[in-house]
Amino acid sequence: MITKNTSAPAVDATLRAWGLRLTRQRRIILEVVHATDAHPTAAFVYRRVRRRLPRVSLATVYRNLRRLAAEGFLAERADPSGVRFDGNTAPHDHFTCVACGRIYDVPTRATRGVRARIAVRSGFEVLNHRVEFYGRCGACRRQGGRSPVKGQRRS
Amino acid sequence: MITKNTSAPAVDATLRAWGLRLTRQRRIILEVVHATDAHPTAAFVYRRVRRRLPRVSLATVYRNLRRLAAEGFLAERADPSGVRFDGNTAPHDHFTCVACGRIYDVPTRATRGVRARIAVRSGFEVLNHRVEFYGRCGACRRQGGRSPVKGQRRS
DNA sequence: TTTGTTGTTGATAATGATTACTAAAAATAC
DNA sequence: GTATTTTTAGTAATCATTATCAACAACAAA
Ligand SMILES: [Mn+2]
Ligand SMILES: [Mn+2]
Ligand SMILES: [Zn+2]
Ligand SMILES: [Zn+2]
Repeated sequence: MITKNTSAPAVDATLRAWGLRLTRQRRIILEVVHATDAHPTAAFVYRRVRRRLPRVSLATVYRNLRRLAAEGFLAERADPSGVRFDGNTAPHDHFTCVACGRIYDVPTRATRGVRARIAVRSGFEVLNHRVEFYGRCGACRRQGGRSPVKGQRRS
Repeated sequence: MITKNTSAPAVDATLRAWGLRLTRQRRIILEVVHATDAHPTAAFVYRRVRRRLPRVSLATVYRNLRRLAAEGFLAERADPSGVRFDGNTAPHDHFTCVACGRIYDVPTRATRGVRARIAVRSGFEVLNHRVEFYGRCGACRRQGGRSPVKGQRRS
């Protein structure tokens, strides 16, 4: 599934505003992450970027993913399957299928109010929160009752 | 902060029921995790266990943490700071202080109902869910307005 | 208790993911 | 254009975790 491609000029301007140079590799890395909703790993992004830049270095991919995440152009999340990147920087939750390993976006609407409810207790100042659901996606439920897979390949 | 020490005989019985032998190292590893609420890393557990078993191997600590987690004697969680273990196997959420890195338990009461709300949509069968809060704990708020630390040492 | 079987351990090598390093190349400023 | 500054590619190094395996310890049958 492909999401809308980020408009290059707009991204360029924002990158510049943050003092980031516009290198071919940086732009393509960002485009690759924005062009998928698969919550890709660094290795996945590397494979995709190499289609367009066969000589790109894995280190360059890591370097830029980390930096672009730090600057807010994409999101970085760690879960049991490792570190993944998300071009969708709007607030949303996730559903991970324990059978196929796919990670689906879930509108935050369902969990709105969670933060407010916790904020009042214990003197914690809550700046952010994350909700993760685990279960079986529609496709996997239809395909029969196989039990959850243990070793999920990281794509 | 120390939580109640697991009663050795009871644990012994349960371990046996699961076909796990009662080795000195296995029991002490479990005790160490149950004796702290710091959500320790494997390295932290290793250091603690060595106080009582100076010749224990790091591999033994990993092996048993993973197995004890798989059998349900403790919980394993992955987050941006890495893999951590939790002796508290009751359902509960977590608050991570972005200033000091400490992870606090949060009663699930505050987020009850979250799962039910999501279960109805998209054909997902929700088996489990996790809520993570991020912010500043009471201690860190008092200590002044330093901005969140980036590199948190893993204890 | 002795003995036999089988699971577990300690030591260390291997792996996989990520980061550090650095000379060369590219982007930007003048 | 030339000068200045960043970034890159390639690769070595690091870090967390897992695999391997001979020696050992737990358990149970005798
Ligand atoms: Mn997402
Ligand atoms: Mn906990
Ligand atoms: Zn699925
Ligand atoms: Zn704190």
